[in-house]
Amino acid sequence: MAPSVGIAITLDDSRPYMGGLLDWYDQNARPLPWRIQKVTPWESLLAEIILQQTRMETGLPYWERIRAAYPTPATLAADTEENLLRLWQGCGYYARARNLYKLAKTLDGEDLPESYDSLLKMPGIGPYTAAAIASISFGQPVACVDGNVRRVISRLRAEHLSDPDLQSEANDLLDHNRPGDWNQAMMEIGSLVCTPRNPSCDTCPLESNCLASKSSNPEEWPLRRSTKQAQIDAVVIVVSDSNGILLEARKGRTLGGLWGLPYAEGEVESSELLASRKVKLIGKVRHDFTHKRLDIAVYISEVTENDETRSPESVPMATLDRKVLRFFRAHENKQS
DNA sequence: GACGCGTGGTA
DNA sequence: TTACCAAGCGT
Repeated sequence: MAPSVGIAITLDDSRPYMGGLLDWYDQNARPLPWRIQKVTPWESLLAEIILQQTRMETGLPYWERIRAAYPTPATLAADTEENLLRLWQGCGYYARARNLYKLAKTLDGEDLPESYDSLLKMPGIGPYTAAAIASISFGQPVACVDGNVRRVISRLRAEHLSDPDLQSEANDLLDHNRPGDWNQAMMEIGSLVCTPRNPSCDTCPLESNCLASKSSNPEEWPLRRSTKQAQIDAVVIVVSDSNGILLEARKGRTLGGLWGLPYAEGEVESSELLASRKVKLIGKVRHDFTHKRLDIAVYISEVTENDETRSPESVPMATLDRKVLRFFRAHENKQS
């Protein structure tokens, strides 16, 4: 039947048929805060960065706190990196916070840029985040490729695609009328239906044109990255008095910008640290990072004249250090 | 392109 | 317990 006179119907035949995904999204999108209320591009950026490699349930409270503390990039630029890290502590991947702070300083009072290319140049914003902000906040036709989209497209095609090929496929699929919603829909279907394990192919709106769903094992795609976790022996020293704990400012990539207990790993450095004062072993704590397993020998030592102790509540610390301190406190309580 | 970077949940 | 994984980025 011909369309009614005066109504223009646009069908983009160059785009592969992905019927029903936006309908599915309109029906099934989770009521996330930024879908219920209007948020600024800055608040949206905070969410994108916090949610990088971080679960929704973990990230949401951080987002609420950080957007409340820093409603604009200028408010963050006017504060210190350490105060941002205080709000970020426990969330992991602290380079995200350090880069976010750099970004706020770089903006120097200006608004976020709106184009993918300009966003991509900012500290801490890579291809995914640039596409997410450009499309969701500014309505630009750029496709997001995150872990979900990678999985969805790999399974649709039943292929192990390179990053450039994935981006290109995602661009071809993009709905140009609702690019932001389309990107969120692709991620949402990956998160809720096309899950890493036990995907719900029987309820998936894309099932009819998904090659993986017709195979014996849809989980075969995408290729997994091999994760070898090294085992590392480390040592920490707890020096405690009525004022608090002896803490040092961590430098470098690992936990940089946070405070922590005197720490060393590896044979040479560990023995150097232990030789620097009179110590007593009180036990061991295990802590896992993605790429290494730390077996941490916990030592205690008496306060000396030069030690400046402080309250561990007053400074940003990683979960690793808080875990060791909990162990120390439990040990103290057992003694008394 | 591969690797380093946190943390917590799940099978 | 182990292995895998989650809205990636920088080097």
